[in-house]
Amino acid sequence: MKWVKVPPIAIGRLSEYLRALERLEREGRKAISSWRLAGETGINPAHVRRDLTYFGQFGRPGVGYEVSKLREKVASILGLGKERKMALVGVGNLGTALSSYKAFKERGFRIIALFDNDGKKIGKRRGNLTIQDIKELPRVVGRENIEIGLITVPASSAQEVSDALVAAGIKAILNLAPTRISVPERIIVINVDSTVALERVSHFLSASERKQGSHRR
Amino acid sequence: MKWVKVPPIAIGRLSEYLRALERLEREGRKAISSWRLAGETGINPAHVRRDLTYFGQFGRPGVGYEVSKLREKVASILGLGKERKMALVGVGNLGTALSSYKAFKERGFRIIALFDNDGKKIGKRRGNLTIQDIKELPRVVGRENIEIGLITVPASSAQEVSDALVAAGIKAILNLAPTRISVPERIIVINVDSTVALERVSHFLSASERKQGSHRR
DNA sequence: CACTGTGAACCCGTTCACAGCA
DNA sequence: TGCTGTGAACGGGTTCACAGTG
Repeated sequence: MKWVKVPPIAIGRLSEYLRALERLEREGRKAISSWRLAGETGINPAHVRRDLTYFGQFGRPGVGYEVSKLREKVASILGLGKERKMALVGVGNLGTALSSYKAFKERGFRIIALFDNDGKKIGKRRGNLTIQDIKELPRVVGRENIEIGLITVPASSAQEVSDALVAAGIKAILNLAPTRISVPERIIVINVDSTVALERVSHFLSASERKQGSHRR
Repeated sequence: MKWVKVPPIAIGRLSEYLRALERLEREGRKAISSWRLAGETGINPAHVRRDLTYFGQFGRPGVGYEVSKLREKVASILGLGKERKMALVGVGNLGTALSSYKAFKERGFRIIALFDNDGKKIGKRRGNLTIQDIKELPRVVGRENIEIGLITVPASSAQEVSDALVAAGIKAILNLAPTRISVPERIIVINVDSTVALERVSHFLSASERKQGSHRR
């Protein structure tokens, strides 16, 4: 395998391939061409091939890719081979929603601890977990070897929570608060920001209003 | 103003500038340089200036940008001048979370109708809204002039819901289901996919494991 | 023959560096 | 002088086009 740099955006596309491959496998398909996989995902065929070759050579000229083998390969590139333990901080509506999110469990992402700083919530249960005092975070993260922190607190306390997670020894953060956080270089942070997303929607809406519906595009 | 094409990613950065500007304004700051705004947002100063000039010339050489004027400008580019009506489909945990999401209200995004197809939920209330049968969607969207649809149903029914929203005359969709949807060209779709985000985290985690913590990055 | 893997061209977003202005 | 606005260089991601292969 040659060493070429992988464009970070390619990782997101792998997730799309994975979903398509899972669907195809369920439908009983054995082999698939880059061409067809492109059709499934709306990504250009050359792009599909390029993305896959960043990580090795999985296809056979004249045949295509073996669905189940490729699915496994992609899953492994995405690090889905092993379970990951996660801690969720901020058990509001969003936190509660995520704590029971099926799509996470199916992928091996397990939320094993819930934290909040609201005395009224501490001790209450969500599913089969008990909400703990945020002060317990260092202890629990250490004891349970939790790797990923989910931030679902308001923007105003996101940085503080992030600092606590980092201090507790977490390796990666999925930040769902509508603000950016700063962390040391070694920490992996991915932001999921529905407010920014909605502002994007809003911009394109008003841009299309500005041209008065004259064009189609 | 000259006509240069705006890179779509720039829109997301405008949201970041807006937040920084709101904060600065609260702190009573009057003027700000691209340099300092860059510091606030972690974006390169030349980048900040470039992004802003896509939409006009807002700064004064030797002085910088007037905070409150620029904030207004950016908000207007993001189409935040007027209220937007939204309908939410899928009142599970995530839907419930979003239906009371402060960050949306503050920006003028108003969820004014909730829909579900679960007979047990229909008629129940969330905040001051009553959950309606999804069959009512065309009527309500038409009557209330709803522009944006929020999809918070499971992946398996996202496409169906999307089709219904489009048929009802919605203009844009914020899709929070963990799957892509296909829509006619004229419809604006933005995806917020925490599963893909988590897989990204997972990938970078296992990539950093592979190099055994030998480098610091 | 059908399809992969990839060099090379292309395109677009980013950043530099500086002319020009208050 | 201090900063913006922008031409131009750069760099990285995308796509083309085809040589190579089972």
